[in-house]
Amino acid sequence: MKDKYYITTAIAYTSGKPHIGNSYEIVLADCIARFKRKQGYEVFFQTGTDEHGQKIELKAEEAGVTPKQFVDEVAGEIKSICDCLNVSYDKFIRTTDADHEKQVQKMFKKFYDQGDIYKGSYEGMYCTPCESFWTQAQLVDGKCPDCGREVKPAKEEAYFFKMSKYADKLIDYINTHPDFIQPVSRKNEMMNNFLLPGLQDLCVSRTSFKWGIPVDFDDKHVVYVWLDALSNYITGIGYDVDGNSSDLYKKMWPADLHLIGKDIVRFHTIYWPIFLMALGEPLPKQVFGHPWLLSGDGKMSKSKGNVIYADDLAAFFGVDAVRYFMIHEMPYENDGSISWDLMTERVNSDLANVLGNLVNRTISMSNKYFDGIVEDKGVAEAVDEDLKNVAKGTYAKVCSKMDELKAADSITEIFTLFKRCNKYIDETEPWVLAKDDAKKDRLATVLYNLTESIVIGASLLWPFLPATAEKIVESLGTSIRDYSDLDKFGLYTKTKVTDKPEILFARMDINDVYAEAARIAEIQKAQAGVTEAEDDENAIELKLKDEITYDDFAKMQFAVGEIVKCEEVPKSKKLLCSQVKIGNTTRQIVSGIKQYYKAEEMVGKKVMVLVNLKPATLAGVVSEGMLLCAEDQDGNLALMSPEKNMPSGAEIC
RNA sequence: GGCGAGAUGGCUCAACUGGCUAGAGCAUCCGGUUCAUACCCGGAAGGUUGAGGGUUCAAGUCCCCCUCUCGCUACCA
Repeated sequence: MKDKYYITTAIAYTSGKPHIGNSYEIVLADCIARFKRKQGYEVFFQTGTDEHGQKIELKAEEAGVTPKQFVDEVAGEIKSICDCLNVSYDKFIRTTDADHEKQVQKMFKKFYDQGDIYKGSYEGMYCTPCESFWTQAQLVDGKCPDCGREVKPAKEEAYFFKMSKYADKLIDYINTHPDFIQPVSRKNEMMNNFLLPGLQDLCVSRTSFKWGIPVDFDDKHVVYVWLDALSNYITGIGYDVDGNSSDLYKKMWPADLHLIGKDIVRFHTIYWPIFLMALGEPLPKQVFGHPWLLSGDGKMSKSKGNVIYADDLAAFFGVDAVRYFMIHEMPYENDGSISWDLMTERVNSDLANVLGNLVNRTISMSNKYFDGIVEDKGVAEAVDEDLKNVAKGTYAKVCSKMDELKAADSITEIFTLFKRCNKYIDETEPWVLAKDDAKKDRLATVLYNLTESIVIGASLLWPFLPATAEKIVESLGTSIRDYSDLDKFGLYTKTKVTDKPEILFARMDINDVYAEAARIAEIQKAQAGVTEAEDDENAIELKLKDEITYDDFAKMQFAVGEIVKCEEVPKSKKLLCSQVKIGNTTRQIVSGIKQYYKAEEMVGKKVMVLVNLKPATLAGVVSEGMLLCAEDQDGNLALMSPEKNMPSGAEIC
């Protein structure tokens, strides 16, 4: 009986169209899934969308549609990118699916009933600036263990999951399963930063918005993101809390691989395993936090016009060229980079020159010398042996690389075979053989060996570039070979190849590429212009806090301050310490703005200061107030200055 | 600040527990070839392996220190 293999990707948040960095994961997962299927595994490949949350609720409101209408639209867009990239998922789950929602509610109830989830009812233990709840035991001298400040009553009633209860068990699991977290550097981060210092309880419900799965026994609350989103991996294959799980679930769980981005490793290797422990279900075998594919020329942004979308690239270069690039360029542990130059280089050098030209010249020779009939006449020579050995040995090499999830190395192995084929042509010189009638049979064997090698290579290539692989074998009059036969040579039977070989990958002129990049940049910039005027996916959504009274406001006192001196705070990455003249006094204020302002350029600025804030000590330095800044989505900061020149000490009211 | 990773030819990366003239791809230059998408094949050049010190018969590989980069985390009044 065949082994099963259950692979998942993270589910995409339905707040907007994902760029190429987010499409990498799904393509890598697809390559692995396709490869495993060819190896004979019974594969189940799940992806999907994460559709709840306040952000979506707000966006829908802005768009004047219901949240459901909004996510239907975006989920459709995400699904179409998957389909465009030829992703062979077995299930596309949406967290708004009724069966998912039902099971999440049941999980929540089960956790509550067994005491893993408790209602946050403690007063005076919420640290507002840290946005963290603390238990009595965690407090240090009755204060926030993080910042040492006073903790206050919780503003929002919420349910919490007792993570600490399972922490030891999880630490033990991670230590006894060295392959669980990949790459291993992530394991150290999780251990050192979260598990060993003591795991904090996780907030698993919200009352501040409605667009979520309702807690069925307390309808003020909706289930907060992680419990909802993570459980898709089991609800999608038919898990049932009450023990009536599907056959698919019984067969497929635990997952063999959760493929995720490195930013959410923490949730998949700490919270998710603990939820599973609480359910009494086995833990996934492996979580791989892959690196990012980043734009070569800085951070992608629409206003710069350098956001790269998979479908734009696919429309210009072709789907398989994009898949090839993503897989080839992505290293295992560090971020990879993508640019139009790099993309062009890969297409021309590897796909057009090495692969495309190889197939083309081989088919052309078969047509020219044998009217397209490829047949082994049995005239072997010593020079054939090396080609045959490489062809027969490639499968094993690719297997071992794929087992380590090193898709880039796998595809390189396959191209080593294609390069060997090109060399074989040079070694055997078919055009010379063709001039001598006595060598006709030898020529036939040479072309047979080439064709056979290409069939093997194309079969191996199929998981990565499915459409291209199929085109190749089809043009050779055959089909993708069984993987159990990939270590054999000589299975190709006498066949007629296509009359006219198709150009698999056209060489790209770099100037045409630049023109296309410029065209797309213009479109994006134009869209970004609209974005600012109206509301679009790039618009910042302000999360509204609780309403305050005028009295609340009046408690705060703001004034214009002039920075007379500023220096970096030693031992701190982000802090600048400024001496700020406010009227006839000067006070010291520490601010976390080092990344955006140099100490020298601070001097002389007039800024808005919150003056009656209780002094605090930061990194050992006393701070007596706060410089006010505007902050955008990416964390960029800008100091607030009076729009006309005003004297320092002028009150802002 | 805490923990961790890394710094190798123009570019992207290799080199298991220290061991033969530090490898490969791309780019460059030279040569060969013509079946093919001006392609393919071969060859060459290019590195005092971030700086310095140490251990050893032998170090990119181990130890110390320095510089820089990066990840996670804390802090960001």
